[in-house]
Amino acid sequence: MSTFQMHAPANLAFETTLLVRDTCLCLHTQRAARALARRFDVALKPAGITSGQFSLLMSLNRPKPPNLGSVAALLAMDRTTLTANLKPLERRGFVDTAPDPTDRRARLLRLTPAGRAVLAEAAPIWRRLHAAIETALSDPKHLRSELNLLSRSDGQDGVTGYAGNDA
Amino acid sequence: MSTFQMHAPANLAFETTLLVRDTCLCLHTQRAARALARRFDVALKPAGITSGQFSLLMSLNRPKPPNLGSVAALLAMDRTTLTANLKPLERRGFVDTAPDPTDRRARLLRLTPAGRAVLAEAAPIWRRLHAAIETALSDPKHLRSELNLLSRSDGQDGVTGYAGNDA
DNA sequence: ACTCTTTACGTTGATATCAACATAGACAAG
DNA sequence: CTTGTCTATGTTGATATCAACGTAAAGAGT
Repeated sequence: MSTFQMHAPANLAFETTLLVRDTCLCLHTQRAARALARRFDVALKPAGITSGQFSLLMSLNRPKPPNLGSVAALLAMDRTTLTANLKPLERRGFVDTAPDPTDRRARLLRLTPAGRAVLAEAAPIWRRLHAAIETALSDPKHLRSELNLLSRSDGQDGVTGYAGNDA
Repeated sequence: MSTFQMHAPANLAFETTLLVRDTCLCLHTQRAARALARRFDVALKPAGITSGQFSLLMSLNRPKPPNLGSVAALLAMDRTTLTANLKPLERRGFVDTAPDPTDRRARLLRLTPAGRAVLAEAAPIWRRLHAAIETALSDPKHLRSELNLLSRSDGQDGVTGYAGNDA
């Protein structure tokens, strides 16, 4: 079979494959992200939320309710992804949305008391697991700073304003 | 939040929120993974594959066809996720599966010539983008070794039974 | 040969992720 | 006020992700 060959076989040097497998930051980061998400998912199961939901709820725990776009930027996540992620949290009564009175296009996201309660339940779980993970690393701070560089490497940014005090 | 707290059950210290946002490795890794995936997705679009498909096809470019489970382990990915990811690649004729003659449970995954061709087309794109990303980092090698630690940290936790409280 | 356990994989249901497209409000220039 | 542009969000379709459950084959012990 395979008598049909239009041009020279575009065969890839096997060394390239090994190079990609050993060095590709996209692959390595995805892999670590999957493993970490799974690990937090399991740990947070008693609290009834996933790792992603934990991060999202945490990012909404601020004095002033943010709009959807700014949260998406903070999480380096597509806006439409955030819309989808909010649905189960709204359905379960952890998050509450209201149109911004000063801009009717915007949708402000607020934690409900139930949302704060589930966060309070999850926080000690996070604390313990995160401490365990950090002890396995040689330099967590350096790792975080490199990951932050990658998150911002989009060129698309404006994420650095963490919003402790409202502006 | 001091004088009156009527039915607010368990409120979370705001410092905890800031701690999570600033230090959580799960959040930071997810964020970097999303940003990197998007960046590679855009770059690889001319080749017609996504970043995840690139990594998967690369991992199949070996002399001996691996079975599904070993590839899932290599990518730190659930087996069912890999099954799903293979579907579009099989449909487009990039990957070919055959039962293992020595173990009828196993399914061996092979790159087709078309799959190798698309990889050969994508490789230079990867090379350019990856080099650009690495120059923005202070220590890519160290970053990779830390990410590998996180990828392998699967398994023994014992974090589930926690009865403490704080906040 | 016959169970029991483990291993390899699939299917289903829920959620996550993003690009492409669409809608509506804000805003500026004329 | 009208037109055009920008901004914030939503909708749809495709893919990605995993847990829970189910099937089939391999292997161990009797």
